[in-house]
This record gives sequence, C-alpha cells and structure tokens, in this order.
Amino acid sequence: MLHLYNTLKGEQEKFEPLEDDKVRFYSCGPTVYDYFHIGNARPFIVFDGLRRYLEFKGYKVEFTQNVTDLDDKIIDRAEEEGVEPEELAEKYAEAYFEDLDRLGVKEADYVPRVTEYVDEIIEHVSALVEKGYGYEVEGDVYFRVREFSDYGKLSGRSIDDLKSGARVEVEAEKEDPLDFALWKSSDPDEPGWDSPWGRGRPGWHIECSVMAQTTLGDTIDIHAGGHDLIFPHHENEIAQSEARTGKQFCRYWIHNGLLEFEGEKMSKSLGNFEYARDVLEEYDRETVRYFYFSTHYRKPLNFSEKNLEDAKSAVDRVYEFIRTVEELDTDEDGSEASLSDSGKKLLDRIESARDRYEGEMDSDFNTPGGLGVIFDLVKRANKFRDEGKSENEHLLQKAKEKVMELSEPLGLFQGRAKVSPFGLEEDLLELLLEVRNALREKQDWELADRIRSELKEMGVEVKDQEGVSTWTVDRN
RNA sequence: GGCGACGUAGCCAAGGGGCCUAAGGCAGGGGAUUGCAAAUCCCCCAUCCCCGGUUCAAAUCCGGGCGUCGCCUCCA
Repeated sequence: MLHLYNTLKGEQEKFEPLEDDKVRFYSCGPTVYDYFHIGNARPFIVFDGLRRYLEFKGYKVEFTQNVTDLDDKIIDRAEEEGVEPEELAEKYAEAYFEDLDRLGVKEADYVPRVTEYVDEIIEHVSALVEKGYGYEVEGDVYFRVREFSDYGKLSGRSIDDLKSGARVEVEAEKEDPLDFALWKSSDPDEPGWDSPWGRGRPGWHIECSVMAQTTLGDTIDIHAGGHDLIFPHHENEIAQSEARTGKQFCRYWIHNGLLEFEGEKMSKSLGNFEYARDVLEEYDRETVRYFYFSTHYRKPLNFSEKNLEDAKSAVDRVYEFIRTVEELDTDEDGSEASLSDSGKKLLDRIESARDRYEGEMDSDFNTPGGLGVIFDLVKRANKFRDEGKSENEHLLQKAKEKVMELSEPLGLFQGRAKVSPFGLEEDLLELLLEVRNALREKQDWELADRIRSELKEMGVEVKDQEGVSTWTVDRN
C-alpha cells in the first residue's frame, strides 16, 4: 500500500485514488522563457519516477504536465531579445521537450499550453466574478482572498500571518493587498485577448487550475511541484478552483525539496544555476537520474561535481554487472532442485526482492531505499558469480532480470545508448579490438596498451576479462 | 518577525523504541585475481548535532538549545 506525504495534511497518508485504479496526476511544467536549469529538472525526473511507479503498481495514470507559454517573464525576455513573445516561447518550448527527452522523461498524456486555454480561463474567471470571488478594477480582475474561508490551508498560514509579513506589494487598486490577479489588462504592444474586461491576459496562477481541471476533471488525485510553489502558487490554485466548483480541487499535494548549490537554493534569480542541457554534456541521463533518486525527493539536495561523479560510478557498477551476465552462456535451463546453499540464498533474495523494493518505495516513494534493494541484489549476485558455480548461471540471469525490472520505474539500467545510430563505429571498434587481441597473443604489450589508452582518451574504455575484451563508452 | 523542513561515517544516503554489533553507494586502506590496467570478490573504516527527560530498552519518543535551508516577493 503506497503512502505519500501530503502537504495538505502535513503527514503521510495512504494513497487511495478517487476512482479505484485510476490516478489523475498533474505536475507543474515550465514557463518557457529560457532553458531550464538542473534544479528545475528535479521535479521533472522525480515525478516521472512517481508516475512510472504508480504504473508499475498497476494503476492507470492520466498525467498532465503543462507548458506556460504566456507570462510576464516571457514578455520581458522577448523584449530584451527583440523578438515576439510567441517566437521566444516556441523556441524554449521546443528546447524543453528536447531536454526532457534527453533526461529520459516520458511524455505526458496531456501537455496543455496556456495560449490554447485562454477561452477556458476567461470562462473560469467570469464564473469567479459572478460568484463574488472576483472583482474587476480598470481591466484587471483580482481574487478576493477574504471571501475564501479556507485560504491558507495548504501552506499553513492565516491571512493575518501573511498580513504581518508586510512584504506584500501594495497596489492601490486592490481591495486587500493579499488579493491576487486572475486577469491582467494588456498594453497595446503586449499579447492580449478580448475579454469581458477588455483586452488582457491571464494572471499568474489561473492557468494551472484551468488546465488541470480541463484535462483531468474538477477533482484530481495528485498535484506535484517544487516546494517553493506551495505559497502562493498552489495556495492560490486551491482558492480559485474550489471557489468555483465548491469541490475539493486536489487530494494529495506532493512537493519536492529544492536543489542547492554551495549551500543556497539554485535559482535563476540568484544566478547560481547550471542549465540541464549543459550538465547533460558532461553526464549521461542515468547519472543525473540516479543522482536525484539517491536522495529522498522531499529532502534538499546539494549539486556538486563530487555527487555527480559518485552517481556515475554507482551507475557504472550496475551496468558492469549486467554486462558480465550478458556475456555468460546461460542457455541451459538449470534446475533449481539441485541448487547449492549459496544458490538457494541468492534465489531467495531474487524472489523476495520485489516485495522488499515495494516496501521501501511504498513508504513515501523512498527511492534511496529502493535503490538499496537493487544494489544489494547486484552485490550478492556478483559474489555468487565469483564462487564459480557455472551450473547455476541461470540464477545470474534471473538476478539481472530482476534488477532491470525493479529499475524500470526509475528509468535506470534498461540499456545504454549505442555509440552511433549507424552501427558502423561499433563494427570498427570490434575490428580494432580483434587486432589488439592478436597483438596481445603475440605479447606485443606496447602497441596493445597504446590502443587501449588512446581509445580511453576518446571516451571508450576497454577492459580485458577472461580472454574477451569489452568496451564501454563514457557518454550517452 | 511569522510559518515550515532538515541535522546519521571522509563524502552521499536509508532507518525512525529492542532484529542497529546502523542498509546501499562513492572515496580510501589491506588482500585474492591479473602481462599491465580495469572490473569482480574478501577484510577494514559511524554509536546517530548538543543538553536534559520518558522507558527495562532511544539514533528512533518528549522538552530545551545550537546549526543549515526554504517560504512569507517571480521562482521547480
């Protein structure tokens, strides 16, 4: 039974979707005014993992991740670069999809864009105005926070706490400084749509409410995003949504911890960030994914070379195991009746692995625990292999299959990308290694070592093992 | 100032009253294996931020400190 920490309740709860095995899952997507940085990638990867894990457990998941392609940041940035906002948004939306693909994030079922939902947004805002939750002042429409009695239930604050914070910008036209914009009037040179309040564009929080509810329904099961979105973004989403429907908007609010860099939150405004695409030049996707899954998703995590290098070594360890097993001839069926004691132990470990794994993962998506089960299996299988019981080699095959099965939700260890799409490079490499092995037969170590070290410089690592030479590429 | 999260080995990181003489990974040391290298295997490497308390029993619960981070303003 899966348990998730629900920000709304402030504690872990049993996860039970509204409709038996169907899960309606919304995850906050990017505002496409720039490439996303490696900290932004955390929720993308972590919630991709959660989605896959739900599917792994047999749920039917409907997954929506929006693209905010209309926003003041886009307008500002477009002006700086001297291009149209639409053009800028399109450029970065494309880059976003490319980067997601490189990170191995599965495509969402629905990928709504704000500009395609303006009609629905206007409808939603109109409904709020009719109900007395929204009011117009000179073409802007605000949400009347005091009207919504549950305001603050997600972030655990009261309106009075917020007031005393006193950092809320005072705009004279608002009835209350805490009220937030649902709709903003646009200057003639800004993007705008005709509405009952004149030409304008959606406010800052409304798009998520509308896109979530349009694609998934009035009440959704999971809404996920970064911890820094709890207030005001998600708080306001709740207010807008529930004020209109009178129904609960979302049942489980899930928030990931932030990525830190040298002790501070990585963010665009602090300037201490690295683009995800730049990190991917250095490290392959599985290293990045492992890096994220090796810490519980709610904890803060420090970004550093060292951490990524560690992750890389760990990923290599599993691939090394998979590779060695694949090189065994394990055609024989191997009867389990004649297993040695150590074989029986290993078989037992393999057979109990899924339960142990789910036991970890069910506890608030504890991926470090889940990875522990996977690595434990690798360790024990390696040990078994070293005992040299060749008659039981099919057990290693089984262990490998289990490792891959359990790694699937994490998008790990399913096989590495080939060197080139044509396969020619691979053939040439094989040929080169054959020649090198002929040299080794003749004990021409000097030339053989030179080939190995020069290949290494190109990123191809050669290993000689049990008479066979293998190679791995240090890139994806 | 208000609200919240967190503090486990050299580093990363699970665990959350007795099975902990604390998973797993990385790095390091010693050994086996090896043309060399790599990989693999074996062995070694923590008493859980501090102080009080509850309990037969606490890393694990309670209270108080200290520290780090986040939110209260755009932000994943």
